[in-house]
Parts: sequence; C-alpha cells; structure tokens
Amino acid sequence: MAIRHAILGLLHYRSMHGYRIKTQIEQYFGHVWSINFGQIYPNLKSLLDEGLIDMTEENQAGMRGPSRKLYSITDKGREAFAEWIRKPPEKNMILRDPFLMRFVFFGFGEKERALEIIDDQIRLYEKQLALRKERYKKLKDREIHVRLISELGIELNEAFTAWLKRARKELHRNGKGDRGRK
Amino acid sequence: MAIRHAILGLLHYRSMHGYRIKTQIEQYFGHVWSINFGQIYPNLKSLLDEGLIDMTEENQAGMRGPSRKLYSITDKGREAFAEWIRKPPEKNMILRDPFLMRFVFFGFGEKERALEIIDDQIRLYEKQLALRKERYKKLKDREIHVRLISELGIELNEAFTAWLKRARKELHRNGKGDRGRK
DNA sequence: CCTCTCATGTAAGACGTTACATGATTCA
DNA sequence: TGAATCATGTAACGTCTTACATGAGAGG
Repeated sequence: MAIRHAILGLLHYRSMHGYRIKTQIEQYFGHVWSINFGQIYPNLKSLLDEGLIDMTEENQAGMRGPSRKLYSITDKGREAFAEWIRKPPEKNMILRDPFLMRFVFFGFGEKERALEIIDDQIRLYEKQLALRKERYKKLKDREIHVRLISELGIELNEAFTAWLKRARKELHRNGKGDRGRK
Repeated sequence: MAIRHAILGLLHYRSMHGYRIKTQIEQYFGHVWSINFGQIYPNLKSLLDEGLIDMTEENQAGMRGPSRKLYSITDKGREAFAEWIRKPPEKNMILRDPFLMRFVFFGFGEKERALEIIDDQIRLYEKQLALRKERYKKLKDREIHVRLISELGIELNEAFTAWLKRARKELHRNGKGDRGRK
C-alpha cells in the first residue's frame, strides 16, 4: 500500500502524469524504494476509481505528442494521505541483497572465486556511491526531508563499502593462513 | 530463487527439518533476509521433486513427538549450489522501509506528530540494535562469513540510528526557526 | 491447566518484476 | 536514419505475507 501513498505524497507538490511520477519516485527515494511502470498505471487507475485523485486528459484534438494524463490529488486523497502520515511506526524494514545471501555461503565455494566476486561487488558499490553523491549535489537545496533521505542513502552506501573492504581483507588473510584446513 | 539456494547452503552444514531451517535462516542472516513458513515447505517440496535434496521420515511407529522430516542435500543439489555461488554479481539490493517512505513526506504532515513518530522509530532502532549485539555474542566464534554478516547488520543499524538522531535534531531546529513559513 | 515452543502444511491474496505492445518527439 | 527519451498500458509470472488448521511435548 505504500506506493499508493507515495503517489498521493508526490501529488502534493504538483499535478503530474504517470511517467513523471515514476522518475520522481526514483529521484526522491530511489535510495530506499524502487518502482516500475507495471505498478504505476494500475495504481493510478485504482486511486482514480476511489476518488483519491483526479485526471484530466491533456491533448485536445490535433495536439502533437503522446497522449498524457495529468493527475492531481483530491480532498479525499489529501485526507487519506494525512491519516497515513500520522500512523504509528509499523513493520520493520526489508533489506534484501542477493549478494549478501551468497556471501554467507562463500565458505562452501572456491576462495579465489569468492574474492573475485567481492572485488566486483566493491566496484559496484563504489559506482553506486559516486552516482548518489552526484545526485546529492542537485538535491541538497531541495526540501529538507528529501535531502536527509539522500544523505542516509550515501551513509548506508559508505557503510556497505567499508564493511565489504574490511571483510575482503579478513578473508584474504584467513585464506592465506588457513590453506588446507576445514 | 534465493531461498532455494539458502536452503541448499544450510544443508551443507548438516541435515535439518523445515522448522530448523527457518530458525537457522533467521539466525544466520536475519540481518539481511527474512523468511516464513509459507515459503519453506513449498520450496522443500519442489527441491525434493527436482532431486536437489533427499528426505527421510524420522518417526518410526510409536515414537513420540510431532512428525519430522529430515532433509539432506544430494550431489545434484551440491552442484546446483556450487553453480549459484560462482555466478557474477547480479541485481542490486533492495532496501525497503515503510518508515523512510513516510519520512520523505513528513513535510506535509504536522511537525509535532512527525517528531513523535521519529522518537518512536529511534527507540525501535535502538531495541533492534541491542538485540543484534546480543546475538552477536553467540555468533562471533562461528564461521567467519556468518560473523561478518552479523557485523554488517550491526553497522547498518548503527548508521540508521545515528542518521535518524541527527535528522531529528535538524528538523527540530528547523521547526523552531521556521514557524509559519512554507 | 495453560501457554510456549516445536513441527508441518495449505490457501488466498497482496505485491513486485519482466516482457510485451504501441507510438511520438528529439537529437545526433 | 537510427537511437534515446517520453509516454501509456497489459499480461504473465514470481515471490512474499498472512491467516488458517492441526497437534505433541515441556515447563510453570
């Protein structure tokens, strides 16, 4: 249900069409959430059906450009959103990283290969970090909450990277002294 | 597909029954993954059908205790697992926290209420952190990868907590100087 | 006696991802 | 001319969560 509320939240800033909502969600909290078109349009439809948002078609006959539908929030939508934002803290966060799941079992694989994979992953984390810092420059003068979330994204990314580098060192050291042992 | 591999990975340590697999997954990487019974048993069934694991019923007639089914990994299962562990890094991690999603929009809600929710959340993070540190004591002499993942969990938890405390301070300060402004 | 933990399983539904289909505009 | 981006949408499939049903043993 969170995506529905994210949409309502975004429409507080201004009216938007579906495509824009997706790119905004990526920018605003791509750090802590992800979304795809397969969710956006069906959700817009149901929000519309429930009267939480309004829609106006943007192309008068003869206009160029693909058909666009402008969505805006209704009073009912504002109420639903306000209720959601007031709620007490709920369920825990979900952190799911297929790499970490494999990492736990690297002891059962080949050590050399494991180190290779870790190196690749470090590069990946670093690339991601660079991207986040790049984005942060553009975001840092925006709304305070958006900026703070962006900072969290960077700090978590840094924590991941630092941890993995340390882990690599430990495993490498371990691999050297431990040859043959089980 | 990751859960299937996690099961195969765990069965490398020793044969287990379904219930145990769940508790072990929670202990070993509850930091980075979660699981429920609704997934365990169907997955065990399909792994069995595909010959990746074996099963032996544990209760001879007359034995006490609930019926248990001991699962063990087959050679085919070992191969499938080895292949998985060798693969190059794949899709990005997913971090999803309903609280953070709401946080981004706290600017549209009441400031006082937002601070309350943040305080609750800080307490929640701290409770979680204490629990993780407690578990770590028992885990720290286990297999190196398990220990490292547990350390990551703690470090991330610390990063979250520190960030949220800082964010609270900033928002509080902001709220004071900013009254009435939009 | 009651509650907790151990133990196995199913079903319904919510949620998310991927792939497909379509088509215009912009820029190199 | 071709690629990238903007734009809307559907269908199929996978995955995850929640709730339900059942029952034994252990410990207070």
